[in-house]
Amino acid sequence: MRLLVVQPLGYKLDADKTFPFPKDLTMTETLAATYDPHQYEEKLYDFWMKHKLFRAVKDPSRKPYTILMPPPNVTSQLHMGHGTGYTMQDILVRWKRMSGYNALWLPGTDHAGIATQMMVEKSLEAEGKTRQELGREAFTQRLVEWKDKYGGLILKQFRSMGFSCDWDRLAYTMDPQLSSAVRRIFVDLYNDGLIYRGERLVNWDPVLKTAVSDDELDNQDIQGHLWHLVYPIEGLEEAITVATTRPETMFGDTAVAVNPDDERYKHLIGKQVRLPLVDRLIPIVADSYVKSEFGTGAVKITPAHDPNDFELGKRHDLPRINVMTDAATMNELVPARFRGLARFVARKEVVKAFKELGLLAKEEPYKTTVPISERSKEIIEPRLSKQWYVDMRKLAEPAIAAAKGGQLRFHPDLWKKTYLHWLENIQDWCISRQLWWGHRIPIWYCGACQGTSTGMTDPTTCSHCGSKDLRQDEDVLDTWFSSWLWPVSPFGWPDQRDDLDYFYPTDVLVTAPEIIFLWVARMVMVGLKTRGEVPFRDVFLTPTVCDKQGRKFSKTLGNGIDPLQVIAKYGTDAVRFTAVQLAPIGGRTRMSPEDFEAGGRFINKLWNASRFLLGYIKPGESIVPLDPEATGLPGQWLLNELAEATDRIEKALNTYRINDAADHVYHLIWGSFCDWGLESAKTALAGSDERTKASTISMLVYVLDGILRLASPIMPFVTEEIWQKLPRHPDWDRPVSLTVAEFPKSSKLKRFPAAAEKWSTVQSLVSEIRSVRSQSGIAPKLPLKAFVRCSSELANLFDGAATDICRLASLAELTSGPDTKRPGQSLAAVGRGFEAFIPAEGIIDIGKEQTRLKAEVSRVGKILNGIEAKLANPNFTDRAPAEVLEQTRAQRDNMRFQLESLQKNLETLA
RNA sequence: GCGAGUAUAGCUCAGUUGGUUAGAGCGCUGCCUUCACACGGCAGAGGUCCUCAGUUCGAAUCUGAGUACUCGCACCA
Repeated sequence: MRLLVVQPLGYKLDADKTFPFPKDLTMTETLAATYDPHQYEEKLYDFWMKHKLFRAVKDPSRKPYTILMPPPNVTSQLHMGHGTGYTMQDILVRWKRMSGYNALWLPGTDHAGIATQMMVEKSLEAEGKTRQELGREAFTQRLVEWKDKYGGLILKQFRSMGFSCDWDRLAYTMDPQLSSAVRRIFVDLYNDGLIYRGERLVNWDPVLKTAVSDDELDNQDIQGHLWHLVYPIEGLEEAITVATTRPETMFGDTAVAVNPDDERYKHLIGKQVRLPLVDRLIPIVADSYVKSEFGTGAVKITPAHDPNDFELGKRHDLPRINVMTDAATMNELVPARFRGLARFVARKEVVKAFKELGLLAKEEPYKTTVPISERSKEIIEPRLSKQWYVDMRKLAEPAIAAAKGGQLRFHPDLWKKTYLHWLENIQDWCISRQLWWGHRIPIWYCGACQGTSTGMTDPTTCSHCGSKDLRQDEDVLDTWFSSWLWPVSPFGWPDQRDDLDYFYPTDVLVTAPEIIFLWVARMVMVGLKTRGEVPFRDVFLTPTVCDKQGRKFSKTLGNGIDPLQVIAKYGTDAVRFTAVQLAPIGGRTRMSPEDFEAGGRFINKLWNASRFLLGYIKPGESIVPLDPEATGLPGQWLLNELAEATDRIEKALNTYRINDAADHVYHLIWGSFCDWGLESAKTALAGSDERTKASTISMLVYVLDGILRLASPIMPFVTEEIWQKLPRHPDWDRPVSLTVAEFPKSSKLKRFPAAAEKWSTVQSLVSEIRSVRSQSGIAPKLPLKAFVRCSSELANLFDGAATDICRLASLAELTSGPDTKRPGQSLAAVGRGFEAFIPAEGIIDIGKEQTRLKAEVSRVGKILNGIEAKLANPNFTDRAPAEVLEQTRAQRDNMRFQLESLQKNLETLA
């Protein structure tokens, strides 16, 4: 038999002989009883890499499919949160690659300014050194060494996750090419007048001694106090009491404010207060910002230490007095007694001092919220300083329009609101950081005219006055100022356009919702600014992965799951499969390490099913062309299952419902292929009819091939290992690897609805018989006879499948027909359109069987009553659609049939 | 304070535009180990679909109110 067959899947499948495995992929000839993932995974990954299967180069004849990998921090380590999100991306990329796209998953890492610098500073601290002692150059050198040593560990972890990114394109935000992109966008925005330097209050991290943005803060509720401080009024025997949570800032007070309509204080407006401890006169001003009902209705105003006071101070032209150092200790502007104290120590001392002076009116507990620096976990101190800002309004406008106009879509859609809300209320972006790790701000200050210069090359003379007295800004740019270029910079922007023109815009961005502001929105802005087009059409937000208590994975809690640990235990495919199967479409999911065991068992199941099937094909042996007719009802049913599962999986992937896709793969393999497909096939495989046997093997190989293709994006290793062993033809244009083989298309698959329907009736007969046997406590293998009463049509079906039914239900003999009589003392199994009787005289407990039947009668009776009541209701029969009505009637008939049969059976037992 | 989300079996989650007897996996119970896999097979038990009210012939699904949890944003003298 040497037929060449074109399969309905659209790809070719056959074997005259076993195809020799690729020479560089040493395959074991037989499959071991238990799948040991570690034996194969590394070898398979090397094999893929060697054949450059993940490489994507510009090819105008093919459609690109591009996903940008969210660049992890170069020094970070993988946890299952990443694991899930990145696996989803890999599944999409692998699926599109198999579907004929030029698929690119672009990998890269981020230098993560603050995070990395903090780590290196900590390691210096352990040596008793500071970065200032070391100096900028030596410190930066340490950072580079640190990055070389610890950086990239996460990329190795990506490899063990099986991620199919194009490693030749690995990008790093500090690469010269990407750095020049940073310079370019800075210069362009500067020339557009969108970058400016301003003095205002910033979120100051006193540990890292840098400004941080609003988006890098966490809020923490703490139990604090509200202190009522008495400020004497100059020239009057009166005083005014202010309430504050931060007494230590009183040294910087430059006014007291009250509401203009507050009758209590109206007469004091314009008077002056003598500030205790510092003996300075400050005015009492009126401002509607002050709420009369809060505290005492009078507020101390400290423009240099509070954002609201800063704004109020601007309105009243108040001086700003900064009373703290960059480490948040009290500076030289405060009285000697307090100088050098840490702010919270100073707070206690100030309260003490007021008490001593008899000027503390009240101290009450008060719940308040303090901003915490995400990185150092230190409480932020608002600090007056000069920083560089990007004017975001103009950049935000097109980004808003893109989401509203549908060029940019969110999955799930609810995140669009979050995105729009932020953009519509956007604040200017503080982009300077007082760090040494990052892209240094390309600004030069002129010593002569104080002007600022910038440019793509370092200026040697001032662009305003021509002076050579130039000094570069000491600060670096916010990390996100390089990450927001991710859609363009790794493709060569601004110097090269080839790849950019081909791959831009990308297809989908898959990332965590918490960086919608920090990253996603900004990429959209930069994409629109540089290319006039959104950088990606779809944004898919991954679920937040939590532990079983519902707490987010975090380093400090140590509750994260390390993917490498679960991989070591269950294998990569198991981890990938479980991770995406457990991940819901929106929101959050709870995971524990034990959850991955189920994945491991699933992988093993697939392995063993394949091992069983391949045991019927000797190496070098041929298989016959697929002939659905010859495989009978079970074969056509299975082929139909494959087609329907393919359809479901296709739909799930198209709508980013990756968890559903995983679920459908699971049920196809376990439920359809193993539990019914292989079990039914055993009849043919054990039979003596060589033709049927050969057809069955061919059908099973065909289905398994389809299964492996469908499952490959989710579990690439085990599927590849098995697929390489399937019989194929050496002369065919056949890809070297499953990862580049064609993904099944449901539109190309043949369906067998009539055969499938028939076979599922057989299945329900088998299930019913098993069920009554089991419930009656009859030994599972006791070969009993069965008599089935049904229409002659069904009898034909059952007769034809008698061998299968007997095998699957452990029967010795099956008789069926419309005139079948019920033997006395028999078990009854009732299904849709049939009654099966199993004579069981002497082996059943009559009483037990009666109880069982009574319970069944009662259960079915209740259902029937419900249906009949429904059908008796004219409102229902008049208004329900014909289809529903028909369905309900059919259901009633079926229930009536079952009830009658059960009752009769009960009678004969008695 | 504003906004959003979630609430279905012991646990983790499905449940498509309202319409069969509300499902799956894990866990649990019973039976079954020559014949791919005990990481297995077969059969079961288990649900006031958060509460109340409403719309409808019909509600897990739609509406309103409430409760609980989660997440944003703002305020915080």
